[in-house]
Amino acid sequence: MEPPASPRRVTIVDVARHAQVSTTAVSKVLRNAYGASPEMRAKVRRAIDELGYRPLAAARGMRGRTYTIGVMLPDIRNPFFPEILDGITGCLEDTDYQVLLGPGCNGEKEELRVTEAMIDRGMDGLVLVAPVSSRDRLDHVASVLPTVVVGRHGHSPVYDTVVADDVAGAALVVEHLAGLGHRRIAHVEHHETDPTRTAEMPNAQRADGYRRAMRSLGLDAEIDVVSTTYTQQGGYLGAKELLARALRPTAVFAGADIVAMGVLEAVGEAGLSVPGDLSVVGYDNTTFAALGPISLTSVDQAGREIGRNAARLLLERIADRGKPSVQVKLSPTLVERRTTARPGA
Amino acid sequence: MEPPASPRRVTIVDVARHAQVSTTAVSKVLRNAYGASPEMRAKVRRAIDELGYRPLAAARGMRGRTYTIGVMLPDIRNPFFPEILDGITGCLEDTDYQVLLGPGCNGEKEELRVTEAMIDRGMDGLVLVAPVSSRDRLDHVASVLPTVVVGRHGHSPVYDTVVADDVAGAALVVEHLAGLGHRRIAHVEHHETDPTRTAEMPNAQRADGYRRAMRSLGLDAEIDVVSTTYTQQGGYLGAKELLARALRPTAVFAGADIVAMGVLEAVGEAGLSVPGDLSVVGYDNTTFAALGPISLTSVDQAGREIGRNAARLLLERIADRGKPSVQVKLSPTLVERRTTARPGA
DNA sequence: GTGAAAGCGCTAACAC
DNA sequence: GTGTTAGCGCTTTCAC
Repeated sequence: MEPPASPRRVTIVDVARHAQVSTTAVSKVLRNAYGASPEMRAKVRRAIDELGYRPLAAARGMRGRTYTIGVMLPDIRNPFFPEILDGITGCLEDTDYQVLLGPGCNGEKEELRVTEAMIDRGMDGLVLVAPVSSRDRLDHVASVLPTVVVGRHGHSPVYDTVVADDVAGAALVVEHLAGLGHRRIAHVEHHETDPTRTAEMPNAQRADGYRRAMRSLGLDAEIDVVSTTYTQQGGYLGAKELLARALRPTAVFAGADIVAMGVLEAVGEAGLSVPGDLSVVGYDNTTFAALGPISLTSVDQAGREIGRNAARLLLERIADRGKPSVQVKLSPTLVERRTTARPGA
Repeated sequence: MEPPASPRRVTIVDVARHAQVSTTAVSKVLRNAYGASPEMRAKVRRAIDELGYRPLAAARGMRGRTYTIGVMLPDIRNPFFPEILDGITGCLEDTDYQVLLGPGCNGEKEELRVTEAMIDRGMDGLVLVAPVSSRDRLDHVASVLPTVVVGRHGHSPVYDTVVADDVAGAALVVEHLAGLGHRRIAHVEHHETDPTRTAEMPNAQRADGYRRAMRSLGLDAEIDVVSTTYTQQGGYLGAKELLARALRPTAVFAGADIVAMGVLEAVGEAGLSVPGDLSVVGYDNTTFAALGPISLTSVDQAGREIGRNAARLLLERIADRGKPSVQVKLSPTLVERRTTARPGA
């Protein structure tokens, strides 16, 4: 005989009866709220343990909070995002909050679905990582729920932001390469079509940072940008184009590690060697940049730190929805590996 | 002036009033339940659109379902899991169900926390991917909530399972290598310490499949297994050990792609070439196996198909909790790339 | 086919 | 400091 379907969940009423107190008392203990004596707390705690009681988030959510934080990651496949997530969960693990993630979103439509789903499920707050939705949409979400936006430049009075300084990151790359003696340093960028959003996206900031850094080193004439997408395929095609130039670049700054993978493939096919014939730099310092056979020089964005900040700001905003919005900008660092060297080395 | 905090959500009562019907009617339309005329449905639908109404999952959950499916992934960093997730969401996107993920779990304690959180949040069903919890715990979870376990061998009357045939996958690898002329084929395995769980885990099945395949090819004497962990570091150390043998193997079957990465690194350090001196095969056919500079021969588990099956079984179980449990076993395929060749080629 | 009304488990006023 | 009680937004009997 199977045990007859779930034998009714233990509720706050059971706990109250068992502890011989009111449900209010139990509720107060659960929320660490003011107005319960130490003896009462002890009694209630014991009853909770003895009965194995756990509060039902849905029921709590109907009056108060659900103690749930929603995190939206654009692409679970991008190995940079888990770092951010670790930072968030690490910051939250000693609280009563639980993190739940939306499944991969790769467009505005999916983002809409996921953010709505999270609002409908009574999340207490949201962390949106590199969202592509319009500013209006972000403002709307943030007006409904405490929200922190990660990895997107641009301010808003209703939500906080945490970003890495992409302009500085690009400058690190250019300076590193120039320091090795490179002059013909090309950049493979992700081309954004939407003009209103463009300036807020990291890829645009990286391209901008590249141009600025080249100029300030007096390399204006060597600026060479190929527009593709942040994919392996994009990097492959971009590199093909660069390698076909009459005067080949001696170094390539790929806007993302995955792009660098495509670049490396194209270089290999062309029978050239890295870093002998061409130095290659990526961005994000993802897991595979560190893989032995690849060993890619890359920019590290301190994802953990980004996540930690996002979680902290979110808790602060949940505590005080009216507080002025905060913008945090973190400095990236360069991780030198085996894909960069002196030109012709 | 800021707009005064959220101007109260539209509820079922508002919709009922606007459509001039009862709340019962609205509820029926929402759930596509029996007992509402076509005209009534139309009226209600229109009111819902006009008011921009969306049901609150928490409130629905108090009486009925939350229309939320929880998915637990052990490690978001493993690029194999997104495939499964895609299969799940793909199967569910035309339903009213929404998928939410637990954040990365890397141990029994975290799994406990996440599964409890999901139960407490009123999930309608759970998909547990490669859980490490005890059988008792899995049985308990499944007794509370419709559950499908993915990537773990072993049956249960209370939950359904979906697995790839790891024994067959290992055989594919051995046969491929033997077909190329290899005889000294070594295996780098992940060593499981818990004896009760061991047989259910994919790593054990792969090692077992390796041994069986070697034997059935008459290569009993060449069986050579190194025990480490499914990490890059594990692969690196395992390969070091293998390369130090008096009679080196000519091929290595790494139990996971990430292990193969470590093997490749060790081989490179030893000044040997792949596949010239050593053929290497991975498992999972992850994103980086396909990366140009790596191009790793690997076993593909058809993650999408696994996910699709899991979602289908879960929906069936939600519809009928009493139905007998089902075990689905899918056949993997081998993807040949550039890390395998004839010995000494 | 339709609607009134009773709860689901919890929190928050408000009495005591 | 403690308990009583009225809902939160929805689903679900059960009358009509």
